[in-house]
Amino acid sequence: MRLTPAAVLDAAITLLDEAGLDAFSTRKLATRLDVRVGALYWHYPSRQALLDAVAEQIVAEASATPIPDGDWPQQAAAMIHALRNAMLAHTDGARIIVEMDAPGPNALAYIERLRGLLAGAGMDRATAEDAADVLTSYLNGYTIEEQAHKADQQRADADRGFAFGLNVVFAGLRTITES
Amino acid sequence: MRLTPAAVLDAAITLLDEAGLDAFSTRKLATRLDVRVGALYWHYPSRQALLDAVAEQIVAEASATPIPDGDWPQQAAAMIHALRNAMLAHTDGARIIVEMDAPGPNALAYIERLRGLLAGAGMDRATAEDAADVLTSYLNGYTIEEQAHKADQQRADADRGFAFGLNVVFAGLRTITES
DNA sequence: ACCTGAACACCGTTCAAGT
DNA sequence: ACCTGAACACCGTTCAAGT
Repeated sequence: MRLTPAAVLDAAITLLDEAGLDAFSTRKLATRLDVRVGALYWHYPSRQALLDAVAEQIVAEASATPIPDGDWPQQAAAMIHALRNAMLAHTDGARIIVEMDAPGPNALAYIERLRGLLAGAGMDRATAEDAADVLTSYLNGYTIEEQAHKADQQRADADRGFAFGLNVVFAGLRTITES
Repeated sequence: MRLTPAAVLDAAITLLDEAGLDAFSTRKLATRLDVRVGALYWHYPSRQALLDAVAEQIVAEASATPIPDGDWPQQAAAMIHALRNAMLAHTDGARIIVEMDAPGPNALAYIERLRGLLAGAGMDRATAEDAADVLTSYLNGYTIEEQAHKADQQRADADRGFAFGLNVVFAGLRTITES
């Protein structure tokens, strides 16, 4: 079978899910695809470009989750939870997102949508950008930590702790929009 | 000169600051110390153990910053800013902290102190732990992102954005203690 | 006790040459 | 256009042997 960028990406995600980011290598990936390492470089310019494509895929999964009707904190929370779930669906998903080199169209659309939601709540453009950063920074920081020490705690505990913190952040953001 | 754990650690921090985490290798470190690679393994069991020691050192720098008198949000903010400054003082400092394998005594003392501060604000033990997680998750997420895309924005912009978010988190935490 | 020498089992990336 | 073969310049870690 002929190699395609999509086939390489699919195999990369499978390998990543099984082995984790640190054990992910272009050589292991080539072996799985029954191809020599160099062949990968025809389809992707580097290991990091491949990982960036994986990050885009993860954001795509998050963006596929519909955002229900509701007020802006509910909708923003739904967006954050959707991205969190997509990250958790993949080994080291949070690190793959954060260590992304250049954000692709999916990542840009996601962040723009989140900013738009916050601007709709009455924040000016600059404040909406800062507020979106608070939400994604908290999401990334919490989830990287969680995935780094996976065996330590149950998923339910982590979900509760994350939801607590997200509520704290929204409570803080409300004090801004209500002033 | 005889090699000591402290000398290895010092050289590791210097190399890390100059080259960054991804370019940090035990072999480059050995070359700098004018020693064969294997010699390092007499003093540290692995590359990661060495990085953990660096993380401990960074936390030590943070803990050396005195916490001024004030109410609990001021004191907690001082602790967070101290750790942030220590991270920013080293290339990829945030990643080194977050990718730490096992927290050492400095890291444990730092987190315990932060939790104590929050418990002193009237939170029960479990809530204080969750609240400390919100603060450190936000700090880690924001600072990893900032250090990953260093050239993109000025330090002053990043500081302002970080302070904005930290205020948001504290505003959220206050709504809890005041209920 | 501490370090060297040398190996083992890997890496990412490049590129002429083949098809 | 796409892939192989083969190399280049690296990695982390181990361990017998030296001092």
